[in-house]
Amino acid sequence: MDRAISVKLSPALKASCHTCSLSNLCLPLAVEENQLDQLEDIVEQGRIYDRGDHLFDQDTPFRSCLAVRSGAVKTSIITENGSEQVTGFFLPGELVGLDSLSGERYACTAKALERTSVCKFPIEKLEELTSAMPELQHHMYQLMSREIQGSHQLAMLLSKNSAEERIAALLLSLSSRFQRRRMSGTKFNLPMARSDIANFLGLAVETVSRVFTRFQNQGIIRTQGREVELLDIESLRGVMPDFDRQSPPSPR
Amino acid sequence: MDRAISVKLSPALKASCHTCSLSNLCLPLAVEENQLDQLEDIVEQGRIYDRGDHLFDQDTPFRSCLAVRSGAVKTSIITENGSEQVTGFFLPGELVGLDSLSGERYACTAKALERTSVCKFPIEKLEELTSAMPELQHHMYQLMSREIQGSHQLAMLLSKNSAEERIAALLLSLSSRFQRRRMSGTKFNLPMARSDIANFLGLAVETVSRVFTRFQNQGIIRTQGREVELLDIESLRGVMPDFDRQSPPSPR
DNA sequence: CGCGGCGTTGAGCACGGTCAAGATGCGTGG
DNA sequence: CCACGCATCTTGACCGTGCTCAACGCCGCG
Repeated sequence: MDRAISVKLSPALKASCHTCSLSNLCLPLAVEENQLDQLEDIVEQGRIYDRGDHLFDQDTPFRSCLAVRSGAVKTSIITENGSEQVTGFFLPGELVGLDSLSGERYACTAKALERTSVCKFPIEKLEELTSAMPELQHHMYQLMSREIQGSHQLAMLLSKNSAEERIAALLLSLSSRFQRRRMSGTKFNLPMARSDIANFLGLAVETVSRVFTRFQNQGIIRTQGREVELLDIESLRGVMPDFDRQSPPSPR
Repeated sequence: MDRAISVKLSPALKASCHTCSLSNLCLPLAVEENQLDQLEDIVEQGRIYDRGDHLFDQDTPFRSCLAVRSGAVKTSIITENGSEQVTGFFLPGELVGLDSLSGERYACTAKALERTSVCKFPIEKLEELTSAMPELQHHMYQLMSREIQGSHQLAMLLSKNSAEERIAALLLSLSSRFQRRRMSGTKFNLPMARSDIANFLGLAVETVSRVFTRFQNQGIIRTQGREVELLDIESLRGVMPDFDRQSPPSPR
């Protein structure tokens, strides 16, 4: 089923970490050049997802962690009563699914926010490989640990900071993550809808909207739909009393 | 320095997982009987901490993960401007420090809420061992993944639920965790102060107090200082629209 | 052209934070 | 033993941020 779409897009199913431009962000980061083949051996090239497609669904059997190659992904958990909580946004090079390693089934649903391609790391093979390669195991621990930290930071944001501060923090986080990907850190397109931002930050959509226009009136940012330009990053930092000045190369 | 206090308490510095009553909750859970020696070999018996003592401090060199043997621990992160965010409470058998695996330094401060004893797992040795024992590695992935999930649940609680719902959720979580430890799930002592609860749940102390008395007036719980009795667990669940009916054997 | 998704703006209200004071409990020392 | 002081917890009164509800603008698409 994976091949259905990707036939003409990727004649070879095997991924090539060697030539991948994300190798300094993704798992290969932890692997020596001469061992990269072993990693490539277990990677499966995923298909292309259109905006709105599900990469996987909560409570379905957990098979693989996914690395975003291009595009953007949001993850969310859905409760019995149907309410949704967005738990993260993922950009190219970031690993999705680390929260599902504890069970047989995915702990969340992952949805493509725009046209997105991924690499798949089947979990059994990945565990085998990390057993054999201590550096890779170490890296996995690091990634998961950072995810915990990020989640704690989010909890702090939600419990301690105002609407303005939360949004400033998100903009700064996106900014630095885009920058690390050699894209502009001051002008970019938000991959997610206002409602996703609101949900993620524990706010109402209307509040997000209001804060955006307030920032715009203050000359801190300029927005036009999903296009954002950060005009005054220092002010934005000023809005956020405590935000890791240089957050580590972390996912979320 | 470890020995200073524990001399007469633990003549042997080496821990004995074989006889530990927590072996079905703690790391030994994942280890075959005949391999338990290898785990014991790397465990260090920690000292006894009094209420208020720090087990470790944020930004100090990261050495070990700690398993709580007895007592209770809270972890919190402190920002530059001095504000604190409690990130978790840990009961016997739970592993503290998983959020620090990504760096050279502890990502949070761990403080004993009451008289507490711990086992220490030096991180280098632990990583070596998990490389050699796939089941243990798997278990570590599980623990970390559950910590991520728990943190997401917390984020959801903070962003979507009212004060009453948050407190109900905490009480239910403590209840089930005490129960799993063969203690009463309906009558127990809160190891933490109201201010810790408030901080953890993103509320003001006054609000926590008010909700406690409101619950008491409704006959749902009975409290007297830190002593709590859950009189009507079903109502408590009713307060919480969506709370994992049976949450997995998870930390925090 | 009309419809639906998405974003913005406005008006009113409520939950929970803040400030302030009092109650309770506990450890320390006289 | 009580007296004192400090920390913790409770209760009350007030107020502000952000949620709710409602309407409207905008844009893409059938």
